[in-house]
Amino acid sequence: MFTNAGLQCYNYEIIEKAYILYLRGCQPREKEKRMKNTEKTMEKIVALCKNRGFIFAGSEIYGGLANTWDYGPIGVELKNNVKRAWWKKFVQENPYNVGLDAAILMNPQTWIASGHLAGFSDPLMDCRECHERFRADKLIEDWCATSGVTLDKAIDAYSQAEMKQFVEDNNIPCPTCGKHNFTDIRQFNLMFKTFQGVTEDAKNTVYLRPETAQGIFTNFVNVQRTTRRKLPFGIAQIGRSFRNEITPGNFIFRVREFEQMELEFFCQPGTDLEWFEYWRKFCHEWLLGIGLKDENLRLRDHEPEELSFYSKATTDFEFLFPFGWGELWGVADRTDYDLTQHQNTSGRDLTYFDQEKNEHYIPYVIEPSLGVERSVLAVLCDAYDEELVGQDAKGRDDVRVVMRLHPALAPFKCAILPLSKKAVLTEPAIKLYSELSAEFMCDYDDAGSIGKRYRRQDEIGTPFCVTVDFNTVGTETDAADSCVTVRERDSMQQVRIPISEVKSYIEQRIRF
RNA sequence: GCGGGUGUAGUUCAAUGGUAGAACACCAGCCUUCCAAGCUGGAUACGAGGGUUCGAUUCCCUUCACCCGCUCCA
Repeated sequence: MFTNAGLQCYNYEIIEKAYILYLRGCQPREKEKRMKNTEKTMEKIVALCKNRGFIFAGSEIYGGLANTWDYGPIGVELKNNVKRAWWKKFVQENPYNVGLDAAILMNPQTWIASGHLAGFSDPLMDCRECHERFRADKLIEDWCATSGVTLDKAIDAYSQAEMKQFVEDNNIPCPTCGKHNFTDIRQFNLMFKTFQGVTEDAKNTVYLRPETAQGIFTNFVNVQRTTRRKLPFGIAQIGRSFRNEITPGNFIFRVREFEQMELEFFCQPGTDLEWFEYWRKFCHEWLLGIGLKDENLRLRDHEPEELSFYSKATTDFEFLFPFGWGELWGVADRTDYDLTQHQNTSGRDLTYFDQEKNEHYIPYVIEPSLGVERSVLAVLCDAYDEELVGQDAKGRDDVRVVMRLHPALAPFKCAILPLSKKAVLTEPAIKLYSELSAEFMCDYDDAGSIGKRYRRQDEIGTPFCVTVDFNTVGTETDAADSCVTVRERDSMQQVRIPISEVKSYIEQRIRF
């Protein structure tokens, strides 16, 4: 935007920064006007979700609760369909994997072993001058890197007090404003605490799980023994997790209560990188399979310094949301870290006995972990489409909003629309509705013009509309043809087929 | 949590220190026989709490929610 020749003599960086600052300061409305031509915006998608019953703001009648969202009648269908699609691909059809549903509340020892109690909290300090917030450990590391100082021990080994002391002793300046005036370090634990039993004392503190993975690790031996699985095999789970994120946001992208679809895949050490590749490809296939466009997906390998301390390799699948690229899926090589930790903490033997090699060892783990809400959001964003159909008599744009959802994910597979409200049409229409809804989710709508009803169904992504008209039932002059018109969402094409064939016609077209 | 911004029907926008209007959407009726039609009627809003005032949606304070940043993550 700063390619104008007349501006060449200026420092573009400064100009661009100024413009960004200017945009930041803009009111949402003003900003929206500026971005008027953008087809897809979060505002539009959030509004449609609210309007049509996909997703509502949580606890709305009490003024809301930050970043909680409730799934409405069609939102829950979509969400269930996404989960079902994952389960089908990862459990039902996959020869290696089995399912599990572990409890949300776990013995607190679990979180000591996993490192969540100690490591899942960040030592944060604020600059009193410019109000920026920093992680104390990162602040020290960055300062050491630039000033050439080496620490006498790893930064992780520093206590909070030591870190604070180090910052004070070395008069480390704020990276943003250059001044030195920090608050004390405050610990933010990202786990939700609650109490098991009716009294609130420290002895019965339990935590809402911050990830589903640990329920899989603690059941590794149970599942292996009861299913008589040999390596490699995987345990899949869909369940809720809770994290007290400091900054949630972007609609349902980052929330404090969320669902994960996780697979822990156990394999022989040394074969882990092979399997890592395998699951990376597998996950990619699945994302394309549910209809996400490849151009909106990218894979990003973590740099060595970005990797978690337990991980050998991590790849993120990112999706291009209207607000930018965001992580959808993390595929991580967790090595034998988790099982080793649990073995050490619990004192139980968590090794696997390999008959061929005649030896015991702790398997390596590949973990593809996907957020349900994020997948749903990606599906919604990807499917949202606006078509300029024409203009009305007053010259205003006529925009057709279509959710181009994969038919298998669509909340309703079909809508039954009698052409008129007359009983002669509504009676057979209701009969058809009850027949079809025995097989899949159907909607029924007899209010308004047929075109309007098509538009309503387009907005919620219904792939097929079935219209019952006067030819179906016959008139005084024409005999009944016992056929209905099936209108397809994406092509807007219509076919006339016998009522008796509607069910199989639709069933064939709503599979993956 | 910190800094900045914003709160009026479902949505987009008005007006006002003294009964808050419109458009689209929604519901009902009439009319309509395949892609937002038309006519008639209807329901629905000043985020919440407190203060100033004879009287507050409007001014002040608090709170809640949302948006944009910072830190974190699936």
